Amino acid sequence: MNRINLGKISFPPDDATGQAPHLPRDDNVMAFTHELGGVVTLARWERADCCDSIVANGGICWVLSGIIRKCLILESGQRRIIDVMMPGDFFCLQKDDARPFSFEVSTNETVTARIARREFDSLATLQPSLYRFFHERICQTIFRLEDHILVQGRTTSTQKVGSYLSLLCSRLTEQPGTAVVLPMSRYDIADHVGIAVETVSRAITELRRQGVIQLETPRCLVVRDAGKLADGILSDIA
Amino acid sequence: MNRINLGKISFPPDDATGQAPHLPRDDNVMAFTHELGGVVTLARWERADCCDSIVANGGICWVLSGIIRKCLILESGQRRIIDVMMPGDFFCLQKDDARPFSFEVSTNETVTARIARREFDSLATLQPSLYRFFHERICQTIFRLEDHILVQGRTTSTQKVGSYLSLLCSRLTEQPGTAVVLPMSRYDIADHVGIAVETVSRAITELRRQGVIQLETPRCLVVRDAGKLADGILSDIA
DNA sequence: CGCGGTTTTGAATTCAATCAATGACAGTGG
DNA sequence: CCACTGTCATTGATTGAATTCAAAACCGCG
Repeated sequence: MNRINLGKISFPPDDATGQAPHLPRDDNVMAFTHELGGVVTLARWERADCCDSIVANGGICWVLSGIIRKCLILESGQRRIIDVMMPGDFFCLQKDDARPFSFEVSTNETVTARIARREFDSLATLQPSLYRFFHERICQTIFRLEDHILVQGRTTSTQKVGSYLSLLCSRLTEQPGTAVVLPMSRYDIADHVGIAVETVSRAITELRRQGVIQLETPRCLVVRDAGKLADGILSDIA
Repeated sequence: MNRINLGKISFPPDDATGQAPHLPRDDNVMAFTHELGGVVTLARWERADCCDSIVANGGICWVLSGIIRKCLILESGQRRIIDVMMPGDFFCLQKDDARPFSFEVSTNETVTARIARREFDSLATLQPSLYRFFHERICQTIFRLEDHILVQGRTTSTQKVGSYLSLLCSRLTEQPGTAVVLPMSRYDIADHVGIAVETVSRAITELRRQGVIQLETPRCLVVRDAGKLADGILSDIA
């Protein structure tokens, strides 16, 4: 992880790469990052990188581009994915955290930002709008986790996968009905939702059979019936 | 919901009531509440109250005593419990929230505090330590939700119930090995963990049979083997 | 005492995990 | 260029587990 001054990072163009999914750019977070200035530590990662090092000293982290997942490896050896962070998403770190979390990079051209708690506090004391923005983003993190608790609480596996894909797609694109490139494998979905890989695959097949979704390739899906996909979890996402 | 000035609320003595479980008192949160002064709206509730009204205008809420659960009633009619809040726990509210959450009071003598976002910001701008404390508590909320995602992600129902009880007990008492009065029914546990009531009951019976826990009454349990109960979810809770 | 709600247990069914195998695909090295 | 290898995705058959349906035991309370 190398420290880079702000402005020295060149972000990949939105429409390029094909491989990396199209993610909505969050201008507010960019502004926030610039506001904090040179005290922010940026880091660039590639797919499958393990970016545990950002946790080393605690602090406040957020994603500027790409996708990162927060994982826990259980004693049994199986991996659980706790959260998937996309541009604009914050994740708070505590060096005295009870759990040995690990962080995996899911897409190329991933850029994270980090600031020590002490540094942030001294800046934000002078400029309380930083606190307010941070609060807002932290609440988004809470909503994300609450959503996921609802997903995992569904009864059937098809409902779990459906509502999961529904939330994922609504985060990946602003225009419903567009093709979405899934930034994760079936294994990742399984480890996030808490079911077996084969069950994920069967659920996706079932949803496709029902015409709820449509698959261009295994990784590229189009939501045909957002209501049925969400199935009562969401109330307003079109 | 009636507005009460700070200091006018008399909290139940720690050792009384028998019915209400013994909850660790959080002095920091009390100090925080006093610091904010008269702008805080307190409310006292009884068991089975529906305190949706606190959500009416958004803002920041926290629990001073008792237990409150955050629920969502699905279209199918089934209730999902998203979170269980105890003294010192915060829950952020947004009036433009997409979901029709509801809040249920779980114990008598429950007291909540609420402050409008605008009011809090103007106070905290003058006194940034309020922001810092609030951040710390919000992070606790995130940890709580992450913990629960791990609980729901366990494979077998016995693991789910075991790790859930483990977390619950560690929040309800500071001394491990003590008898704990569960502040919720089997139905509540089922709706929180996402399994059927009968399965919860069977899991508890199984844990008792293994000697991992011991039941004085159906609602009062003693953890005999905390390690086996947590089963790899926790790393440090004794 | 009877009543409503809670907890527990039992039996049958349904569903997901597991085991096993195949196909699709990208990358590698001959 | 093609076989080889590893990963990912899908499907089938079987086993195991949880839900469902049903009922009994228990408890606090009027």
